[in-house]
Amino acid sequence: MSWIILDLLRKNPEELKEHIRKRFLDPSLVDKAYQIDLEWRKKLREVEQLRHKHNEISEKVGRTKDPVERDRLINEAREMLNMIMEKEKELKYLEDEREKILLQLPNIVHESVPIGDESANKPIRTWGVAKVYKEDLQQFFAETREKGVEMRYEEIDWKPIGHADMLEYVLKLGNTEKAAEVAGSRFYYLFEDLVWLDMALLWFAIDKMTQKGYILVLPPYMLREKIIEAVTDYATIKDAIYKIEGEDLVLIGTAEHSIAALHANEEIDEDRLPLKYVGISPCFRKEAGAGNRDLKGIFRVHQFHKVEQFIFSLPEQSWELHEEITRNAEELFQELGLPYRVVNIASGDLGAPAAKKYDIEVWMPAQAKFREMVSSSNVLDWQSYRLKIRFVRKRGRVKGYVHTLNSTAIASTRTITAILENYQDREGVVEIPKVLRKYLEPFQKAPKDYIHPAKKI
RNA sequence: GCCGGGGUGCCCGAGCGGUCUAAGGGGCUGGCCUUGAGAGCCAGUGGGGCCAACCCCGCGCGGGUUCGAAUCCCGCCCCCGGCGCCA
Repeated sequence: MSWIILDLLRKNPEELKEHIRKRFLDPSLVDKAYQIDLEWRKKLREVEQLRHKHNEISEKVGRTKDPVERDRLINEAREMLNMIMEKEKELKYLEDEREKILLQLPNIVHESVPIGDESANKPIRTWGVAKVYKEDLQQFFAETREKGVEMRYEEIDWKPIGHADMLEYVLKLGNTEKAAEVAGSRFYYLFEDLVWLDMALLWFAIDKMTQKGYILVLPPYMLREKIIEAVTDYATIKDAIYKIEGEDLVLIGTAEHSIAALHANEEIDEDRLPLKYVGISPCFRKEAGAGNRDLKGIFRVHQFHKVEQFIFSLPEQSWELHEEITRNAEELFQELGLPYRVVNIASGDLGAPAAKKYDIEVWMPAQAKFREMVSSSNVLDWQSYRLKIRFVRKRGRVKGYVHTLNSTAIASTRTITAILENYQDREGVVEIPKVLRKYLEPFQKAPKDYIHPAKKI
């Protein structure tokens, strides 16, 4: 019953350092953690011995009838109390320091993760036929062939219009300028067909995932700050989280966090695992670290809808399940007909919670780039240790921390940008992926086959 | 938001200042028994000190009073009932 990182810290700190180095973080953190854990254990033993003696005296008081002897014992106990209090103060300090340092440690890095910064991100497979404008072929090859993976493509002799211009000026179904005026940049108004599309994408993902047996959940959109701290790292908190003024609540950046918290402080019998959930929620993100990237359009925004996969599993299941949730997401994009590559994210580009992460990146013909649509991570016991989520084995009632995994199924606005760029023709008409049709069919005013450019007035 | 009741181990439930610091039951796990199942019997079943012995901590969370707190006091969170307010 122990946390992978703490176990490694005590048994093999050098190996733990290797994991930190792979992320290009300072491995001296491990030395600090090791040292303070050692001191803490030593101090704990001291305090416990003193408390033991004190308990013995207190118990004797209860049994002693003679008032003189009784007073003597009470005084003795009282004196000990001062010493204990002092030692406890030292212990508390060490405990806090230890906790602070342990919680700073990022997850270990799986051996299959490429080592390096983001330039080492490794495409591992592709699907579909990318539409590549003739002048963008070099860029396309640089992102496929030259990174060791082949992808089919169709050369086109016209340059598609970028998604931002599509929605704002061609289709005229988005207004980010007005949204910026009243809410700020990275907000948007979407209208009509794009709203239907947003909804249809969510229904599509929910429909597919529930058919695979995932439990549908609509989680809290706000959480206590303590919970957020447990499920993610400082960088994410700082750059991504909106706080509610005057309340101990923050808006979620992803349903991942709410669903992770669903079993906080619980023990789960092993035969209930894996527990597979598919959640739907809005996501609120500050994008504070994004700088000027993707300021136009709706690729990187402060709010969007997302259908999320989340699994609680036994340790021995998690790597297989990581492949499963990645394949699930791939299936969705295959059915949507959006050409993509799967990228094994390099050690230096991993978030602290993830031991391994795949991104699914769709080819965007107007930008001549692959852009992230899905992020699929195996978090091992990094979150469950903090949230105290354990499994119980029948045999011997052995306990351990569950593993958690998460992956996007569909993020609405990003997927819309991918459809706008991949499904437009020369005239600016956007075809709606066939698979979405059944989710639009029930509604009279919803578009069924195409979204047309706004009529010129 | 106000008033009242309440939060005990995987679950139910007793204990309401000290005679093991959690009785008793259920469930679960292991063992014995049995051809097998069942019943029965025995043991284990909160966290930590790397393990054992042993010890410390633990009765929603955090403080306090006391030689000693599940038990008394304060603050917070949550649940139930009633009243109020409201999309």
